[in-house]
Amino acid sequence: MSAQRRPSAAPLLDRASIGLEGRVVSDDHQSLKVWLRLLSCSTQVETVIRKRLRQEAGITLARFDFLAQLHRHPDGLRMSVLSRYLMVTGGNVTGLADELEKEGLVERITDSADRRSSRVALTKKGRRFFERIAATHEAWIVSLFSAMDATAIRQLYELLGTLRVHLAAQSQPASPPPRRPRARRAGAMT
Amino acid sequence: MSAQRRPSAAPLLDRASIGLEGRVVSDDHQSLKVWLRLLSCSTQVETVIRKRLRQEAGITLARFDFLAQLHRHPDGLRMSVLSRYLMVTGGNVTGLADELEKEGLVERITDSADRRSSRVALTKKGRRFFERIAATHEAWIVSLFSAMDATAIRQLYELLGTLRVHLAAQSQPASPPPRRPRARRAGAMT
DNA sequence: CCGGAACACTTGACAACTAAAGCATCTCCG
DNA sequence: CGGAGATGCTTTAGTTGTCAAGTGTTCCGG
Repeated sequence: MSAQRRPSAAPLLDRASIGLEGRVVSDDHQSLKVWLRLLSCSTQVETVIRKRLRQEAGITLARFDFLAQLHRHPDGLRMSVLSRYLMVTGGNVTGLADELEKEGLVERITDSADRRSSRVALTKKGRRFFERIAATHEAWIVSLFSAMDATAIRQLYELLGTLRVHLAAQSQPASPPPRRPRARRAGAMT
Repeated sequence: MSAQRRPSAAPLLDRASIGLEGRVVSDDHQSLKVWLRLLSCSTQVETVIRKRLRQEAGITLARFDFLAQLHRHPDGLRMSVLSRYLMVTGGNVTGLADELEKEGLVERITDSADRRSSRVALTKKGRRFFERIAATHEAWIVSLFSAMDATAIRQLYELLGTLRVHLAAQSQPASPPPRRPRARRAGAMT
């Protein structure tokens, strides 16, 4: 969670929108406000889903997401890819995988070609378990978004699409070094 | 974080949008997809902001949010209100307050009228500290949302507004018991 | 004015996440 | 080949969060 306004001395883009009109501060803080609202919606949905998953299915959100990703990749996923999909760090994925493996819902399959890596895949038990919950989960989501009609949802979808692409681009490491020239990353798969 | 599709036996609202057209499955999974995208955007922004706050200001996101809320309420806030604003549980707020108090950024002010409760407020040091960071923080947000023009931002803002109201309504405990008739809540301020 | 319910906060146990360091393995260039 | 560097995953420490139970206050009907 995050967020705040308080310009105090709002540094840049104060007049971002003067292309349209002469008004200077009209668009002020709009980005901040939309971010706060975005965050609020996201948090609220997450909280509801987390609570229901726990109560009705006895599973945590993190594990559900983990299983969900594996379910749409029946051949299994490498840990690093999984961590990217789930948008969490590698260490976290390791822990989740350990637990779910212990419970028999997933299995690690070692890759004979590269002994560093392994794929994780759903077991039969894991697949049954997930499928039992997934439909209910979708119904919850549909209900939570029922305030918006199909048009509004599509609009929202498009707007977020624009945003997401831009965000992804911004998070990139400037430019992928054309031919491994230097590279200053030290650590792991984060 | 959450999300998934996998209908498997998608239960309800399959034909939610047939009012418009005869197509049955056209709107299928739209809610789920928009939720995934919403979550993705939110997570990405959060991740970026968290990282920058740590690197450039040496502060965590949770603490920044805590200070931010206090900053726009200079007279201080009660813990319960703060926990609602930050959308976290009371226990969490207690912990954060403890730490920030230890660092001298906030102070607890005991209410002589009601000795159960106390207000938390920024100290002078806390205010200076926060104000030093806030402007930079807003610039980050503006930059992250710079893919969208003023119109798009306003649209997004409105759409999320609709959603948020609906979500808040759904999370309500059905109806506040008219005159304390039973009440089955046990615990604290969660 | 007394006892129970509601309230405000704290505590404790634990889940989930991050960041940074630590293996082991692989790859590639000299 | 041989070794430096990249990769893939694990480990460790610490923060943030939840939930549930616990403590002390206040409120209110009898």
